[in-house]
Amino acid sequence: MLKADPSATQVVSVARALELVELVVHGPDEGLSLAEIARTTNRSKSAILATLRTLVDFGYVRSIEPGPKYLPGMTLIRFGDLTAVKDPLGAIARPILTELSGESGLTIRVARNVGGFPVFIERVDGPGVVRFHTPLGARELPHVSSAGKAILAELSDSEIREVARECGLVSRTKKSITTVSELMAEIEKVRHDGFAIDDEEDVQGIYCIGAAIFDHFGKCIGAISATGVRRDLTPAQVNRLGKLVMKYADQVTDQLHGRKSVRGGK
Amino acid sequence: MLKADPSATQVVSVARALELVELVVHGPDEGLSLAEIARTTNRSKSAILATLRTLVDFGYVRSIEPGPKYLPGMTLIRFGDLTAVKDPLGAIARPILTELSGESGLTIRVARNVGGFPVFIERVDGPGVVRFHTPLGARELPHVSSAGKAILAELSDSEIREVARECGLVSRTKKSITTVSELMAEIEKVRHDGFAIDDEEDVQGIYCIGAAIFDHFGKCIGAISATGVRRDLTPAQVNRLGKLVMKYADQVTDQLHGRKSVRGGK
DNA sequence: TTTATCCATTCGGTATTGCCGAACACCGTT
DNA sequence: AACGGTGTTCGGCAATACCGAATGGATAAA
Repeated sequence: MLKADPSATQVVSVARALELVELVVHGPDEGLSLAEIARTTNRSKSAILATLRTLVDFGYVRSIEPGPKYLPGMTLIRFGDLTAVKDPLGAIARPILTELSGESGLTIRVARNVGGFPVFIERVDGPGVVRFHTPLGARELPHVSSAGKAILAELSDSEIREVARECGLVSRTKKSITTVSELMAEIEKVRHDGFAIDDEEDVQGIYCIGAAIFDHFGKCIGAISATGVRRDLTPAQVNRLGKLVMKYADQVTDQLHGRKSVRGGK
Repeated sequence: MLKADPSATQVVSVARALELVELVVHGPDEGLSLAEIARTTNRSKSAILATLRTLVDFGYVRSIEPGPKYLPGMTLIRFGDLTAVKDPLGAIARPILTELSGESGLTIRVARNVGGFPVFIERVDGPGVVRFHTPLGARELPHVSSAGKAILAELSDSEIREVARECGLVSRTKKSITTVSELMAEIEKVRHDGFAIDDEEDVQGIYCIGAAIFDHFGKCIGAISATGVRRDLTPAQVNRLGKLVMKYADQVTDQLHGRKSVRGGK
């Protein structure tokens, strides 16, 4: 299945430039100076300066005087937004996420199924004061996220084992699932309930509830998930919220002219 | 003020790579093929392939089989989100935008003041069914947007003329302001009211209402704007909405420990 | 004041490397 | 079977990205 060596970067200078972007994006809020960047990358200041100038030209990086210090640029916001808007799943899901967020008061996200891993592409924050990091665009761990479990539940058991092997079932909190047998039991529960739960398995104090989304082939193309703080949650609400999230996930599936899969269960 | 020639790109191969990203981002939803990209850029397929491989490695572009076709990648979403989240203005504004969106039912955005031009960095969609393009990260026209007018109103008259000269006061609809004298009269009204209106001046059928945000120096660092469809708007609502948007803008200013400027009016 | 140390920036020279074009394999259609 | 259209590989040349030294400025220490 794997075609060629995946990490065979071809254009070295472009790769180095993109590493700079990564550095700046993850850098401190005040920005990075040229010397700092040159030092951490072990490259000459002149080379870094030339690359930064190009990145600034294209808006990937912006420089602020005096200093100058370098910060992430507006083009990143622009292209990120364009990418999310162009995605048909995101376009369909957005108003539905807004509605679910309003009804539940929680932060709602929609993830795309990328090889069994959830990648969140869109988010609608709830009206609450509490905020937490719910990043977009990153490949999340499938076994400690509700969206991940919802997606896994639609795979065959052998595929689940493959994904589990790939991510290593690393532990994130005391409650994280770390063995295949535990995972299989959990998935069986998800298949029965129709929705998945992450009960502080990724981040302490945070829970998520997720449900799968399907295309017109009945293939699971992603999931919706709702995120909240654990202390606000009573056991009675779990089932209510689960049904609610499932209802809205089904709405997305409908809008995509999709249909829920009759699970093969190979 | 302008330091050096702005469009002096330094690293050609990086620039070419970023042009590729731009091409893919603005490309069709089904994606672009290698041959198509090579044709439209007048470059060899081999060079394009090498660059695309690098971009795919870093997630700026993703390739889907069969074809393969090339589409915008998840890293764009990830970095765009990170950039917006890191921005202190965006971080402060987000929950307030959510609240205002809930109270008004409109789409709310917050823009940063970039040299007199508004650049929107964050958006919260309203619960309505109607959707429209409210892009993020792009430098918008100041004279046909409410956020732009709200920002302009905090500049000196000579600075406004400078910005007007820079953007050329291009017309977008029949109602667009196209002369400096019209603009000055409009700005004077904004200064009196405390909020700005875009009444179908940018897009037919769409109106916006905006109000400025200040830092602790009293400098205008951006603006909030609410967007809706014109037909839903009664004249009585304009004033009510204006006051509402202004109230929430002031909340953002407060959270930033800012204070409204005593306008110099040079 | 002088000295020192950091910084960003400019500029040539060198060798790294990105690019082209030809050739290939692989479909579909004609 | 021959064609036009893909995506892909590879070798060789020239473009060019890189480094390092040198400059000027800014700030801090002596």
